Amino acid sequence: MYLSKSCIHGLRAGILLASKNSNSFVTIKQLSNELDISFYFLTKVLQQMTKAGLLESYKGPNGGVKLARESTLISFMDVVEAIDGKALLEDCALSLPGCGILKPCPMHDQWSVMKQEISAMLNDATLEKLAEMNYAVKNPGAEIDQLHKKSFF
Amino acid sequence: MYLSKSCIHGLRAGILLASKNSNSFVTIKQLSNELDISFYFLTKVLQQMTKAGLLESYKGPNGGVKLARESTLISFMDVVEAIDGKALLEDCALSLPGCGILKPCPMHDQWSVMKQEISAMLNDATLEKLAEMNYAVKNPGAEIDQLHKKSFF
DNA sequence: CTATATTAAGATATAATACTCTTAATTCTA
DNA sequence: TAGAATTAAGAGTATTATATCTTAATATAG
Repeated sequence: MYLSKSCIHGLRAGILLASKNSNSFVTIKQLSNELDISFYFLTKVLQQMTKAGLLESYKGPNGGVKLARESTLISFMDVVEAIDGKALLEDCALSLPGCGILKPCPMHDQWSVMKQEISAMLNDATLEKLAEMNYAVKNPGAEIDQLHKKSFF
Repeated sequence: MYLSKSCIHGLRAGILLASKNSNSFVTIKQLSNELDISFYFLTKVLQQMTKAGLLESYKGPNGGVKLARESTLISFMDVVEAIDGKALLEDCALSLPGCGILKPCPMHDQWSVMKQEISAMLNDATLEKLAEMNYAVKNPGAEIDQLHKKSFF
């Protein structure tokens, strides 16, 4: 499985918003500070999520972004689809276009099963649950593993 | 799951070599023609596989490349590791560095299980088996789906 | 109505990946 | 030994992904 950085950023922001559990707007500046992500880049990512209907945004003072619906109704999968597209779990196995039922690639069947399991997992993981798990969205890596510090989760 | 194009090219070449089931060298030119992959690019990819010990190469007339060991002893996973590195199945879940047993990310446990299943699948898929499945390594996509023609499998 | 806070959109810059070309090294054959 | 066949290695270009900056649009507050 491989998600783009944009996607990871979007997920982290989504989880953080869910954990705030507030109905008012949170500025992107605030989010980018807490997550230690470039404000500019995060802005772009959140714009995608807004266009996809996952977030609601508001300009001007007291503006910002917030979840467009309850955190129980937004899944990990929703975010992935909004940012990285549906190809990841629609395309065959190892993202081998041209593969299909007609002429399945060698791993088609096995992969189909796994794909379903993964989809189920990602659909089941709502932002609420993820926020509940209380994972330090804010930079656990720093404390644990100095080597792997590509930022994130 | 997401593999680089280099990796897909390498896999296709490996499967094709396995299907030829010959002990003599096959020129990269030949492989690139059959697979419809740029000769130059394929050369680079196969060089990586040679360095990783998956292929054996030989220069000069009657030279080329061949599998360095029996096709039963080279797995899909071997090729992926040689080209895309081990990160794919070593890193956590959704490639979130910083995640570990100490401070697992929200999907850590679930993903660990899936990761093992996927690893098992990829380890079990030897080039021999893949070649046996007789999948047209040579461009099935063209016949089936004109839209998806990014080359491949 | 003006100044300020904020997201949206577009333009630019940098980095990673994909792809191409050229030259060097090796080996065979005649 | 000369010439041809072939991979290896390095350099160059193209495309895509990541990241930054600037300007525009929208909203609030005073």
